[in-house]
Amino acid sequence: MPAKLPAPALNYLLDTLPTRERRRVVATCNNVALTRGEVLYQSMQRLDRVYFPTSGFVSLIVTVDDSAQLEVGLVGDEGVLGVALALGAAALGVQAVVQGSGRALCMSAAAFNKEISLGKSLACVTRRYAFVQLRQLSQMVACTRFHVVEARLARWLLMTRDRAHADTFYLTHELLGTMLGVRRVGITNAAGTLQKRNLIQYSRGNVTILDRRGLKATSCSCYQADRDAYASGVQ
Amino acid sequence: MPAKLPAPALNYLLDTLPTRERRRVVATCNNVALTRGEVLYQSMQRLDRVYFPTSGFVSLIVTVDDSAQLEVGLVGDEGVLGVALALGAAALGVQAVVQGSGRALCMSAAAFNKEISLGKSLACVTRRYAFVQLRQLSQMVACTRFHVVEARLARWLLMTRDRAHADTFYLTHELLGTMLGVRRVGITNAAGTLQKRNLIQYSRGNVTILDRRGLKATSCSCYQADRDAYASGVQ
DNA sequence: ACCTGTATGTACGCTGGCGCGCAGACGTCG
DNA sequence: CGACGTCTGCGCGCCAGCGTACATACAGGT
Repeated sequence: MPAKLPAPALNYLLDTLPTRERRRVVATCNNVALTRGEVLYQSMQRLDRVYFPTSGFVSLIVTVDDSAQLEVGLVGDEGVLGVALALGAAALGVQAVVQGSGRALCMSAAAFNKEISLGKSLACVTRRYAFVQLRQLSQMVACTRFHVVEARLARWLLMTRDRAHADTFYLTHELLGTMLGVRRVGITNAAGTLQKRNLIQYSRGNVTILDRRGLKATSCSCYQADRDAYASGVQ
Repeated sequence: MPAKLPAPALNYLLDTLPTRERRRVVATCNNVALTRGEVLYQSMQRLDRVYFPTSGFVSLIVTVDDSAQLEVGLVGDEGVLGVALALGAAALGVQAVVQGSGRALCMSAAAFNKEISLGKSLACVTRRYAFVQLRQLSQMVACTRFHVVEARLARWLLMTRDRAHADTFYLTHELLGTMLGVRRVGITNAAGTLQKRNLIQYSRGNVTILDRRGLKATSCSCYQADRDAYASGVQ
């Protein structure tokens, strides 16, 4: 996710592959639609396919005690869904839900495994991305523990902006509450503050980021830490 | 971490390797001491070696805002320190601190990379373990967010017991506070409650688990979830 | 124009954990 | 034996976020 480059042609990870390999990989993919609300994987489902989003963004959500939910990862065209396969695991352990509609290149697990077993760039890139997720998760644990809702919300909006490649996207307070693991009211208050400060503007689920810099100043350091982790992990 | 097997001969991950490969790997290792308080890796340090603990246990700790600390992983003879290398990353991103003295088989990064590049069992096992850590981290995010200190403490004591292979170990409230990211007083209160209920007994840092079952009932479901993740990830 | 569903705003008491400060209890070592 | 350092216990006011409930506002369909 370099600072000011245009959106990658398809998917940032695929873009880093050598041309020949990228062609070969893309040829085995189906270009599919990702529709907001769609569940790509259930928590314990066997992974039968891998997604390289080219637009839109997908939340990874854990459920504990059969009710409490919380987002533990956000994947867009900078990442891939299904890294578990590249690590030799069969199931993901978390639910993947489309939060912002878009499209993805979808590859069957069989094709992916075959390609991975060649040990070429795709295997390498995917594993490096898996490690980025490890670092981001470590950060997330601390963030969730120590940072207040307002800062976490600001961070989340910035992360989403980066993946949506737009300053406006659809997200209700209710959904944001689930993402951050807080009550809807907690979001309403925090978002209200951000709006009063002219950092964002929203109405019935349509959020617009007005002042990216100001929002970043309000967010916790974890936003930058995440970007750094990505930058250092995926060249 | 099977329920009632004796401690593995050396390290559980190494034990799963085919004999020939295990011999070869072990031959390249140094048997080193892990001393409580020792820092195995600094957060951004380049990984120059990998540890397979054979006893003792090591905490992975993140620091945010230059002060707040929190444990995001606990590794004993069921795991390995330095999985990042198997994913193609150079630095860990978290600090590794020995919490319980013991020993480990230590391998140079060069030897480890060479062995990994052969693509044999070690590569496979290490990557599967990396995925287990991914799952455990996801769980940790939710646990840290939703569960009260008492349950998290109970969970932590059980996790430590499994790695120490003993019901008694040394851990002050202060240290436990850092592990769980709470004040020392928070631990004192929670531990006091557990002691009153005859689940544990402690004095000046020496903690003894008296009633493992009772403790498990008090702990959150995350303890079992972690074990399940390990069991399903490392055969 | 009305009705219904969804989205947002506000209020109120509660609780878990915080920051701080201090007091006792135990060990160790000079 | 005494002094000091470490570990544990407790009290106080404070605050972020919780659970719940209710009120408003806007959008789209009939």
